[in-house]
Amino acid sequence: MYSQINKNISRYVTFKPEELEIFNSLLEYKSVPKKTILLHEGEMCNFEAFVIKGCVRKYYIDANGFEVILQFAIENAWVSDISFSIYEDKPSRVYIETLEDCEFFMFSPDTKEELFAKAPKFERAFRILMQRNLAVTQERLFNTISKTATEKYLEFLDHYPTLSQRVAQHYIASYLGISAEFLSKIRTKIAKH
Amino acid sequence: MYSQINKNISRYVTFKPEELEIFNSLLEYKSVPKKTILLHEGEMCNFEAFVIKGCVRKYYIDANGFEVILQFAIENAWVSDISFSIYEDKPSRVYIETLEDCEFFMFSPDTKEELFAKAPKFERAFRILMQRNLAVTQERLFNTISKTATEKYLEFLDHYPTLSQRVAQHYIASYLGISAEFLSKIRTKIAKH
DNA sequence: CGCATGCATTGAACTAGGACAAGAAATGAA
DNA sequence: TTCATTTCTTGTCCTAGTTCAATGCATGCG
Repeated sequence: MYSQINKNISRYVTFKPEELEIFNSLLEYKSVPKKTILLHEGEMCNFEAFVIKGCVRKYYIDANGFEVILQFAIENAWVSDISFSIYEDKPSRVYIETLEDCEFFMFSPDTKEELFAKAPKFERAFRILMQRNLAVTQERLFNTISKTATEKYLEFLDHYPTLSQRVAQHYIASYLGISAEFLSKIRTKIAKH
Repeated sequence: MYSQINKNISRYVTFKPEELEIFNSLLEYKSVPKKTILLHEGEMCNFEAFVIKGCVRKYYIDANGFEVILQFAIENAWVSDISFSIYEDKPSRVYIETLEDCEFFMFSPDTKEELFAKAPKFERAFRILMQRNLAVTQERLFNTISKTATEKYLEFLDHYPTLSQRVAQHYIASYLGISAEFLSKIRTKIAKH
């Protein structure tokens, strides 16, 4: 049950069994059906979720009413609106929604503080997770500015090979920042290479 | 001398005077003339720099040979290629260059570890800095995807009012992800509102 | 089973922004 | 002060991607 998340959190920091026990005792398991919105715009995001199973999307709605997907999170990924809500005390501008039936381990800011108090080494692990998150976001910014839609799509396929089977095309278009119609045109052009 | 950086690091975590003394003793002061490249693509970024005075830009060169500016850092900002280089052990894809004569406090990864060992509370402060950095990058991604060039420019002026006086227009265009010519056209259109 | 709603595809007309070129203005070095 | 280099502006043409249909295709659901 805990092996996935323990492996994940131990990726850059090595923990003793008793530290992992403390960690595991603070996690809250949650099973959530598909199409459930875990976080609405305007709410405070009071969780960080580790995806044990399933797929979620994090998105916002722009000034013209368009959904823009910021992140897909599948097995072994973390999802939260940590950057805006927690510590900043600002309501979130994003939605987090399950796309499939999901299982999570959840963490509230309070239990996270409790964890840091009981086992300070986790502060470091979460800093490194944050850093990786930043690297991914920066990479995405890089791609968004510098690549054509076709390049972005090919890179997406390369980077998330399973996701294109699991989620609807128009979600992928939204993630890539292009219209669903244009993605369709790109796909037909690629198909007849 | 240290008041600026101490104020900055104390923004979200409160430190005792002796902790700040340890911190300050580990900082390396550096004065650098304008147009100096502090980090080249392909190098390991082995510093985090706090800008005491001056202005730097962080940029990469895309597949078509275009410079794209990721960040301007002015007084009281941190700059580094922390996300890619440090901990990931990958050579950097970015350049960091001074645009004005600059003064910095520098930090190597090793002295940072030393700091965390001597005063663990800094681990927390740096995690929160990282988090804010992530928030800014996410906001920038948000804007890049969802806003028109004019909107991005107006928001830039609003957000960095002094910067448009300090740096060349074509750098701002590069930061906004648009051509210098198009920025010029936007400016004339705005001028005759 | 049939129906409705959402999803993907295709085409035609449109637009934001880019590429290129050439001149004007500003900056800076000797 | 002069000359050179960089920066900014303006115009023309061009293209990647959008918008708005219309149509066929899957689905899930009573």
